[in-house]
Amino acid sequence: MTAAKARIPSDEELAHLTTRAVAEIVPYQEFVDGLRSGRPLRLKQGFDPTRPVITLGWAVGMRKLRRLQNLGHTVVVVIGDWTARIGDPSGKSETRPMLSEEEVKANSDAILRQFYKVLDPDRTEIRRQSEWFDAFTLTDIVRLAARFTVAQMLQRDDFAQRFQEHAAIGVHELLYPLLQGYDSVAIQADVEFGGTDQKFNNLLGRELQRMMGQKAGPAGQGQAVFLVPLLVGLDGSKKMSQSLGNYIAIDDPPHEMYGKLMSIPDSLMLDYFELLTDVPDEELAFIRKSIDERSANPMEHKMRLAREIVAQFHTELAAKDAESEFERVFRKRELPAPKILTKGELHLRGLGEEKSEDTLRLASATIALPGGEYPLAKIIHQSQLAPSATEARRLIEQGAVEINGERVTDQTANLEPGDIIRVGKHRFLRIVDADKDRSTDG
RNA sequence: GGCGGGGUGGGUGAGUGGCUAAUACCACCGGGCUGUAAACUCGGCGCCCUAACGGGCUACGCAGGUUCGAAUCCUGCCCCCGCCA
Repeated sequence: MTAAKARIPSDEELAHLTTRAVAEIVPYQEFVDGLRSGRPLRLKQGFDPTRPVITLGWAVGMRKLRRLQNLGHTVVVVIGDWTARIGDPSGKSETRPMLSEEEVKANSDAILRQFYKVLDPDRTEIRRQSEWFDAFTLTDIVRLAARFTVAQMLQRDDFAQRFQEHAAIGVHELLYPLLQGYDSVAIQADVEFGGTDQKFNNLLGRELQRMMGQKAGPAGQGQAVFLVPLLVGLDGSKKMSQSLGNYIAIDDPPHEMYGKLMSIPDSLMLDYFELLTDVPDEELAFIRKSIDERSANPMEHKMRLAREIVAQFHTELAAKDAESEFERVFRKRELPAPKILTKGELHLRGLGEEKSEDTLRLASATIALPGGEYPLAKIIHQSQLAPSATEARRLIEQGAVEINGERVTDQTANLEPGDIIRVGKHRFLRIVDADKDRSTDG
């Protein structure tokens, strides 16, 4: 924001910046002129600390921001700690819960730790809404609200739709876009980034800046709005989001990230390539063609996609590793290498205590017990490979459980250290010696 | 404030005294087929005990009540939607 100048991008760079993984830029010309002026811009990216997760959906915009940082622009991250406490209407006409201050804090911290996987810390400014909203008075809020009408608010798709369907719209929800808009005023944003679903909110920010006489934005007309396409989630139809559970987190472990990427529908592949990798457009055209003409197995392309993305958020090595593990476990249906079975280390003595970490798709854990005969369902449940013992029992009945590669149908099994239990396709449990293996090799 | 409609399992939505742990569809999980894709197909889908047969517990907004028996009937309360004011 001081003397430093931003580098002016070449025409190719500019084209790439404004077309690849871009849905809409409003107003386009202002933004382009802004980049050409060499003046460092303040790029606002807000985020909602409802959950401590950054999904690949977020990463789309963040990747863009990183490129702009490389030119010398500053990213201002606004943590929506205040609005998270009010509750935010999600896309699906559900209202998000109000969070406690502690939850918000914990989530924000977790998210910030992940930001720098993509962003350049030297050109990032972290701000919290509470910095300005804690000092807000009722008078301030009423004055802010008085600047807009209900009719204006109802232009937002989400509200309009719910209104029409007679679904509930909390009055406090109407405040949300206003507060978000005010954030732009508070940090003097020149450009606000977001998914296409944020268009209304972001434009409102621009308007508010102008109303309040703030000469922000690339042309002094209020912030420009940069919208990236929404990434479709694993289910292949809905927007990737934390609350829908159809997401890949940028800090998912490599093999898990790889596996999830391989499971996306083919129809999403090109979107993911475009939005999340730097594979050049010409190559993407080639890939599209080879799929259309069926001249290549789409799986090959998908493996490349998975590799590219895992390498981006982890390392090349991790990506290669995840790939060979994937081939081994899923294509050849062999057992996973012992090393990946160390996640969520778990020690059970007999069958009393239970304790474990997350257990998602490629979840795996270790259980320590002396060899002998055990009720399998209980083991599976207590190691969190199934949500209940009843379900574990059903899984066994349905032939979803293998021990050392052999399907099991009995409800009890003789377990020895070294045995590997597989539940479904991607849940594994390794038995270790109860008396020896106390290590936490993870 | 008045009148009317409604609250059922993750979602939509049947069910109006026992045959209902509760139809159907979606989502989800698993098997088969495959490229861990999609499509398709078969099965499952409250929890706990049991190797199994089987048994127990909890559940249809909340709290009571009637009944041998209630998601279904009665009473009170809470919430949502519409119309009027």
